[in-house]
Amino acid sequence: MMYKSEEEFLKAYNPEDYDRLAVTTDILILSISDEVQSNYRKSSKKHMSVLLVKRDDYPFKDKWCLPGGFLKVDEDLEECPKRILKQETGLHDIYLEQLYTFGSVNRDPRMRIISTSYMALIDKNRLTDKLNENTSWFNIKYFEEENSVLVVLDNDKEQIKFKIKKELKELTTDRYKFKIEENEDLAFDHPLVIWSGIERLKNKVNYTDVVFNMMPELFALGDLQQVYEVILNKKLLDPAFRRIIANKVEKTEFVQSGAGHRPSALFRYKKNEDTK
Amino acid sequence: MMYKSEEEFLKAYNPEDYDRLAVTTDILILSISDEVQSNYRKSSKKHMSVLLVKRDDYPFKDKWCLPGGFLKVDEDLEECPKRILKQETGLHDIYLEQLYTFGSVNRDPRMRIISTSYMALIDKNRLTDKLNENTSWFNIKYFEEENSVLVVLDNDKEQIKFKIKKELKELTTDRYKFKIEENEDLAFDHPLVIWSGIERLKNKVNYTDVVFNMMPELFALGDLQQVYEVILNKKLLDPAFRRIIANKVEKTEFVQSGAGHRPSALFRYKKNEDTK
DNA sequence: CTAATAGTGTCTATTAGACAGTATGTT
DNA sequence: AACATACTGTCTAATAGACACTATTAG
Repeated sequence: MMYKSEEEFLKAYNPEDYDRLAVTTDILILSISDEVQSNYRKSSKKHMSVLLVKRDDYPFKDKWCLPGGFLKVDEDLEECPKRILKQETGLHDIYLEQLYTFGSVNRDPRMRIISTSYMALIDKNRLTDKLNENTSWFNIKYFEEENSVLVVLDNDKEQIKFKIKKELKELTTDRYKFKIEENEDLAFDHPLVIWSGIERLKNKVNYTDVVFNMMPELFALGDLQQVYEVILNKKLLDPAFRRIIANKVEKTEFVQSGAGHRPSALFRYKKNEDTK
Repeated sequence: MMYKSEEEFLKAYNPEDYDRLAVTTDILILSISDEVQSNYRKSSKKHMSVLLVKRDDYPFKDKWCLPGGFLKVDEDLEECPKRILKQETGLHDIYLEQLYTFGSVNRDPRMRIISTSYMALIDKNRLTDKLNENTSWFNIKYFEEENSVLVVLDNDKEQIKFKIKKELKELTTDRYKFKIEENEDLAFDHPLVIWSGIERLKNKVNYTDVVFNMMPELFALGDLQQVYEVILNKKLLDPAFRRIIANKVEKTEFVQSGAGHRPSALFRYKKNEDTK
C-alpha cells in the first residue's frame, strides 16, 4: 500500500495488528566482598560477589534470580536497569554496561519476552541502605575446564551451582557461545547472563579501567591487585602488576596501618591523560 | 496477589494488560570489495563495504538504511537476522554476531520499537544471486579525529556521510559511548549501528580470527594483509604481519600469477589447535 | 631491463615474566 | 625476634617495530 505522506502513513499504522511481546531487563550487579580471616595478621580474602533476589511469585517461585523488571513504554531502554538498580541498592550514578539480549521463544512461560541484560559494577562501601528482604549477596567462585565452567555462588546459608558449556561457534571464530549444562537453583536463563558478565569483565579488565568502579576512593595496591586476581582467577606477580597500573593510580599522603605488618600507602584512581 | 500453583498463575496472567511494543533486528552486513586499478600491474585496492537498502515506504521514505525487520512471535531472536540475511543475500551459514540493543523511546515514529542489531561478515564471492532492487553495496571510508569520526559511504552514484561523536562515559572507563552528530542520509539510528560494528570489528580483528569469514577459501597473504589494513585503517609492516598470522594459515600448492610481478602463494585458513 | 609486488633476515626497542631481595609495621 | 605483608631492583624471555635486502614475474 502506498501513502501520500508520513502523517497519512502513521495515521493508518496500527500497533494492534502485531503480536504481543514484552521487553525486560536483568542486571548483573557485581561487587567485591571481603572475608575476614581468623588470623588477625593475614589480610582479608576477597571474592567477587553478585546480588540475587529470591522470587516470591511464579514463574520460578522461590528460586534465586537477578534483579530485573519490565520495560515501561515511556522509558528509554537504559533507564530501566537504572530504575531497578536504584530500587535494589539505593544507588544511582553507577557503572552500567549492556551485556547481551536474550530472546528464545520459550525463555519465559508467561508470554514472549525479550530480555536485555546489563552489568553493573559497584563498590559495596557505597551501600548504606539495608538490602531489601529476599535479596542477598553471593560470593562467586568459578572453575574453568577445557570446554566448560563450573560456577559456585554462596551466601553462607545457601549454595548455588551451575555449569556452562562453552561451544566453539561454527565457522571461523575463536569466541565461544554458551549453553547451560546444569542448573537447579537459578531462574530463567540467568546462569548465561552471569557467565557472560564474568567473561566480559575478565576481558575488559585488561584494556580498560573498569575495576576502579568496584574500588573505594582510597585503596592499597595490594587490595587492588587482589581484586584483579579474583576477577582473572589467577595470581599476578607483584612487580608486573605494579608496572601495569602505575600510570592509572596516584599515591596519596594516607597510609593503612595496624595490621601486624608494614603499612601500605593508599592510592587513588587517576585518569590517564594521554588517551592513545 | 498469591497463587496456589504455577498453572493457576499463568491462567490469570494476561499479556493484554501491558503496553504494546515491538522488537526489530537490523543487520550490518560487511564485506570486502576490490577496486580495479587502471595500471594492470598494480594490485586492486580494497575497501570495507556495507549492504544498504533504500526504504520505499514511510517512515524515512527514500532514505538508505540497514536491512532489518520485525521479530515474529514464534521466532527466536537470532533467527530473525538469519531470515533477513537469507532474504537479502540468498546466503545462510554465515558469521553473525549480536552488536547492541537500541531502545530510546522515540527512535521510531510508528510505535515503541526496541531494536537489536547484528553484524554479519561475508565473502562477496559467495554471492551468486542478484541483489534485490533498492539494495546496494557502499564502500566505507572513515576518518578518526580526536573526539569524533567521519564516516563516508559511497556506491559510485551516491555518497552518504555521517559524523559520530565519541563521548567519554561518565565514571571510570576509557570506553566510549557514541552520539550521532551529523546525519542527513541514513534512516533511524543506523549511523550508530554502523559505527558500533566497525569499532567492534576493529577490536576483534586483534584477538580473533573473524576476518577469515570475509576471505575466499584460497587467498594470498598480501590480500589478507590488505583486509586487515582496511579494517584497522592503517598500514602494517610485512614481516610483523606475517609473523602474527603465521599459525593461522597454511600454504597450499596453488599460486596466483599473471599480474606482472612475482606470483604469490595461496594460503587457506587453518584453525589453531592450541586454544589457550 | 623495469616496475611492481612477494617474501625473508636481522637488529633494536619495548614489554612481560621471574626471582630475590630489602623495608617496616605488630605482637 | 618472628611473622606477615609492602615494595623494589634486576636479569631474562618473548614480542613488536623497523629497515634492508633478495626473489620472481609480465611486458
